[in-house]
Amino acid sequence: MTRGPRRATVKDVAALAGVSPKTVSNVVTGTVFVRPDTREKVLAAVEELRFVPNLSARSLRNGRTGVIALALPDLATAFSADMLHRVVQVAHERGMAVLIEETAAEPQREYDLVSRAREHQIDGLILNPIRLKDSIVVHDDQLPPVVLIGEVEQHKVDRVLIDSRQAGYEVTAHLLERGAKRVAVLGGETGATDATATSIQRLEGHHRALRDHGIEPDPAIEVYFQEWSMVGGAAAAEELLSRDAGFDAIMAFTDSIAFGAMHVLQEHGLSVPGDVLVSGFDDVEHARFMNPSLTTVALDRRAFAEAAVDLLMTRIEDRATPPRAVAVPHELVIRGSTTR
Amino acid sequence: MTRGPRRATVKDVAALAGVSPKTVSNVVTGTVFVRPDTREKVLAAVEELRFVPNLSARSLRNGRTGVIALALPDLATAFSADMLHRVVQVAHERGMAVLIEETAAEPQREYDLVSRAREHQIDGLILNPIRLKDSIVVHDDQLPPVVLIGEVEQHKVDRVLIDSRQAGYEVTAHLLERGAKRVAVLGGETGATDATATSIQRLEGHHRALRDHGIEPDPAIEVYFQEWSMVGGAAAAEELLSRDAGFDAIMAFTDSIAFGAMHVLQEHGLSVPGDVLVSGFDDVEHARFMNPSLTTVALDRRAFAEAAVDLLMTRIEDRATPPRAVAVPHELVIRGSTTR
DNA sequence: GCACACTTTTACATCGATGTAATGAGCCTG
DNA sequence: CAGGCTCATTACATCGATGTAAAAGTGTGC
Repeated sequence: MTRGPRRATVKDVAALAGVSPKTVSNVVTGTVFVRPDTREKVLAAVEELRFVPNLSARSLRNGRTGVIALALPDLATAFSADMLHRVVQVAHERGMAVLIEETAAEPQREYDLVSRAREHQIDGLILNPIRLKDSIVVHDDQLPPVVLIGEVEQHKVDRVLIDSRQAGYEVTAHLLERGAKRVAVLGGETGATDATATSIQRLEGHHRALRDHGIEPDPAIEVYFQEWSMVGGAAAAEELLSRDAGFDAIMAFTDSIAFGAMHVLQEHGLSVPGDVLVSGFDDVEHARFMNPSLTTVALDRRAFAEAAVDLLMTRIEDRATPPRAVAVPHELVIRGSTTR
Repeated sequence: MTRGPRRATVKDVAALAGVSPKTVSNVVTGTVFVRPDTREKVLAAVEELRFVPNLSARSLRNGRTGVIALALPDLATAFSADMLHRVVQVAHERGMAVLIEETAAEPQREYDLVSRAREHQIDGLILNPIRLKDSIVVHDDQLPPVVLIGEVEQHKVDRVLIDSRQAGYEVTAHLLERGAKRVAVLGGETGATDATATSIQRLEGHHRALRDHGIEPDPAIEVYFQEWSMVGGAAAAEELLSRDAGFDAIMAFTDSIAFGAMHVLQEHGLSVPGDVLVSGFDDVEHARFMNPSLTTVALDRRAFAEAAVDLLMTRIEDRATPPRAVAVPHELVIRGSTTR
């Protein structure tokens, strides 16, 4: 292995500037006042040697790495991509770097991350769980600073969420108001044993809205499945069509699912919104550009990312405060897929 | 600031197992043979104390962090998201963690990353540059291990690319074969002064194909712009329409651009592929699910990511070998947007 | 001109893991 | 059973930055 030239260290800078290593450190970190002329000398030496402090050494000393991890189920989905984009921006503004983890391939990984986050030498973790429940016994005193995003049945840790029941209610009410009589659901099913919290809550809101409009939920037009992607949505739509149970609207639990479903509907010669109304969740950028554009539930992503990062940073500062939950407001965005 | 309980260190494990710290280290890293019974004792102690080695300390000692950075222009685009997804997977398989950077907001950041990567304490950097040219004088001996992805006019560093001239040629030839007479270009323009290498190469291929078919390129139907996203593509399509120069096909330089353009065309009452043929580049997942589905240039993303990570890892091992360029094969995928 | 208070800088130890070189244990041979 | 030879294990120093406590320097007031 060939290495580049040896990096300059505080010692080298100190020697060149004619001061002690600690003074260099004081100048660089700025935590201690240094007389202006000394400071100048040091900065000149730093410049000349192109000195950059060694973060490993620094974090070994002070126990912080300045790195947070973001763990998402599937990085390739539009929702994840957008979330990532925001979180990275906010984190950088707060002087933190972001390390990426992907969990969908191995659900076990979520547990590993929470229970063994320390291995990765990160200050904290933002996790969008799909499997994580209260049932995981994580020794409280060993829990790394964690913020969960998305609806979660977990009350030991900080979390950022939207009111999924309410959102599910609003979407369904909207579809019914636009004339739908039989609203199919892609992503949630009555009695699905391994359903995620998100799925359960959206379905609850959906059911409540149906009943408020005098309609009894019909499990025959509810399809639960794990893979909330376009491919998954397409498969679920095929499944729904094959059940031949009749429906005039589809409430998809993510935009990606909706895209997959719309594609299948159109392949089968069904028109959206002519024959079937379709709605999504998340308001990813594509929703606006689809044909027809997709009615969906939007949330303030920037606010969401800020809440997540800020919760995490305060948690890193103080591991003792009780867990908090921040709800980010959502909004139904009505577009072409439910407008005829 | 409240901290959790102190982490166990090699020392603690050593004390519990009744051996020296170095032996614990030997067991954990597995680099030195340890007698089976000793090994057992140590592993038991590791288990009991839930010992996890401190990576900061380890990397301080051996100069490696096991972290590579991936810097992309805009994390929210489908192409970036997919690239990220693959790179993270491959990197994990190789035992590396991935740190994320986003560069579009501040082009200056690309230079910072290349010239000051050391600050971030990463072993290497995979960069998808938009601005980086040969002109940047980076002192060779200070260059961190870098792999550039995408077409780049940079010959001092490793890179992974596709043959963009050839791909541009193939797409144009396809559009012409499908009956197009006036192929508009979104993403490249003759004489654009700040054009990226990608843009220039795709445009060159396009021009060559036109001339091979006896058509002279017309700058009036070439639109160059910086933001290669759906929003950018939509704006470019509006610009193209407003020029009123006549066109019966659009060759977009990314799928996102194509999506934005298709949306605008359809808003203006133009049918794809009826009135206008449309093609993209990248074959992001949405291309398959659009209506109509999008003809585009696919590349083996997995192979692309593997090439990038592997180039980087060998570069980290040996900084002396001359720069290499790996070309990943591409393939024209013909779909609904050019099939009438 | 000197003592005292205060500011700036320094020497040293430390964070945790691991490479190096030396020590000790175990085995074989004569 | 002593001497030599492996092989496993250990003590110690080191990676680079920084907290601590002590030393050096500066300035003020009498």
